[in-house]
Amino acid sequence: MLHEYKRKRNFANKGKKAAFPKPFAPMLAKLVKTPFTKPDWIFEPKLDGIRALSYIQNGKANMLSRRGLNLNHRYPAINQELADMDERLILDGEIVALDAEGKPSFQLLQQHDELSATAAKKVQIIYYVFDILYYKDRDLRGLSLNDRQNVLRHVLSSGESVKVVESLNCDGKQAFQICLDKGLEGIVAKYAQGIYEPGRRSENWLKVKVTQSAEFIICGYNPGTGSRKSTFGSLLLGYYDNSGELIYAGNVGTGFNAQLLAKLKKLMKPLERKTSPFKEKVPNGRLVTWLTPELVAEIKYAEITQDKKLRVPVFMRLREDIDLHQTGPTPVVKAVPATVAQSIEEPKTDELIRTHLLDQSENVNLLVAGNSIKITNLDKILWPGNTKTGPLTKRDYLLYLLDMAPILLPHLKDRPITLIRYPSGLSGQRFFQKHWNQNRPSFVDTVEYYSEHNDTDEEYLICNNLSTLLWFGQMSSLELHTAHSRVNPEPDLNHPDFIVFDLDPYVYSGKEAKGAEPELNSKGFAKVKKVAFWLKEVLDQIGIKSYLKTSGRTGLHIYIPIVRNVEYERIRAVARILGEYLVSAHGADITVEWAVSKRTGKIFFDYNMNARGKTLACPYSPRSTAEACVSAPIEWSELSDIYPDDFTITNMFERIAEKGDLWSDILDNKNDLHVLLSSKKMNILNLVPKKT
DNA sequence: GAAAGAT
DNA sequence: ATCTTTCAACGCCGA
DNA sequence: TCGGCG
Ligand SMILES: [Mn+2]
Ligand SMILES: [Mn+2]
Repeated sequence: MLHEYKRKRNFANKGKKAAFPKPFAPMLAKLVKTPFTKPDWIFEPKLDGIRALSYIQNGKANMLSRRGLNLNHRYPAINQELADMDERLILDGEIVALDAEGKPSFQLLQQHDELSATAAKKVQIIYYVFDILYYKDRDLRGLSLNDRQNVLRHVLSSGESVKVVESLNCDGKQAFQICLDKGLEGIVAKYAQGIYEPGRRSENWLKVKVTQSAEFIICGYNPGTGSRKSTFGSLLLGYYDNSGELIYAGNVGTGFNAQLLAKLKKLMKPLERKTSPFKEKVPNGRLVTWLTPELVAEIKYAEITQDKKLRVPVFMRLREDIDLHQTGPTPVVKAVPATVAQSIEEPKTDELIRTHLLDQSENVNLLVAGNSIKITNLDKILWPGNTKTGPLTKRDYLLYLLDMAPILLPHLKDRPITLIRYPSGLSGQRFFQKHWNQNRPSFVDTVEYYSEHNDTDEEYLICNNLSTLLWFGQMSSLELHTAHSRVNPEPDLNHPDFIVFDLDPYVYSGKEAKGAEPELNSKGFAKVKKVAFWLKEVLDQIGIKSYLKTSGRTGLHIYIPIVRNVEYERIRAVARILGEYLVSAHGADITVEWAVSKRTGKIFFDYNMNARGKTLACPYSPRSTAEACVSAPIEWSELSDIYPDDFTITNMFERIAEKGDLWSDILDNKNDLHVLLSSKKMNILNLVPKKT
């Protein structure tokens, strides 16, 4: 709908008085990797359709695509509405088809183009206008975007098929998050003071895409098999580089439905030829049916590989509005403009993540520190919980991780990690995971070291940031087990930060299936408390400060922080001597026996976890118990009064809010084992009877 | 749960 | 597009 | 060296 623009003083006479311009190319946006926030920038949703400039005068409208294709007849309703404005105008916008949910869908737009006039009426096609470049007798291209948008909003209001794009009224990161959630292609950031630069890919317009896509030329196809035997298996893609040479960009074999396969086959038939259009030799070119390079397709892809091929390409659609020489991968601007570096606030991004996790949708894309993390099945039940908590879902778990991250991450930092994954929840299959040899998200740190097991170097996962932590949560890693040594700082992974004691009750409840591990029971836990106090007694005598936590399952973990000047083997030997000493004093209640059958009724004093590559549930890790108990740091003075299921993912955060992290200073209170071993204080251990 | 393969 | 399949640790103990 | 073990 058109309005008379009355506030002449400010804007209407601001543009340059000029004759109605000849058609020009639209201003284009450069691609950047990460969303940003910066004053003086405006953020709009990136709409996925056909870009169109509309030239309106004398009661007629001319809609032209990027390539200059006339779109008037394809979109008659829009054309009519523009013509009815009966004003001299040039508008810039995107023609979009909306699906049932009101989401732009280029697939729908494409289908619409092929439908009969009557059938086409059922699809909602909208022209979203985001810029005005000429009004009455003025050329507005020299005005700032701010001024142009002021004119646009006064002149146009949204009608039936022509609507004005609303800027996203928030910062760039929020805008990007909103687009992720709504399934939009991305955002366009526009500098408010920038002029309109026809035909230029300007720094003043920056697009941030969820995934990248670009146009490529179909240059041949490989034969298909099975259901694809009658059409084709994959398409060979190419593009023209700056010197005009046709470059091979790899093959695309997914993204087609039966209808599209048939249509492409038909379109390709008349273009078939004997010779390759490429100058370069294409690998496995024997079976290829070559084509004269004429068909342009939009291809979505993850990235461009070193050898300039598309990685994970997916066919999106044919693009007849793109010129053959406008093809090829979209160059990515290395960084956002320098001024953006002074970006103001990094405000409450945690709060933003929280709101998205609390959103009722089952799947979301979280934006965490500039990383997009795909989260699925938020309502999947991971732990059955109890009558008080109800079932605990992935949503609950991710919220726990988000809340606990400031406390949890320092305990994970630089430590190789073992994930215990339960993709189908606690009752499903379980497996351990230390590596991720597929394509790893860029935010995940790893360390490479020699694995005796595989007799080669392997890459091990490390959790050094919130993105990684939430990614682990997404993958239903119900337990997080960390190594006792760190990658950083010096010296290395062979020198642990702790001597660890893993106390496991082998006191059976009687309800276990035969051969099963003992379940949590009060007798067993009472006994493990007793043993822990005996151990503390010895450590106190030597003058060693120790840290205590529940394992979260049935036992207790006791850690002695040490200066990193002793290797695992020595540590293990010391731990063993302590264990054997305790057995000599309390043989009825403590055992170091390896055979399970010999442990019955006793506490297994497991010194053997002191080894590189061995991991234990980290502080605050949930465990595979019905109620999602967590490994909870406790004060020695609390031990008499607690039980493992006092601490779960539903209440740990409250406890932290009250007591803080009882283990936060564990790395600041180290014992020097060298000094201790040479002091008389260790004499107590000489009481250990020598084994024969 | 993710990626690759089959139809 | 949808379904199916495969894969996802490791070091020490003691016989 | 290999199955048991956590
Ligand atoms: Mn244990
Ligand atoms: Mn154990």
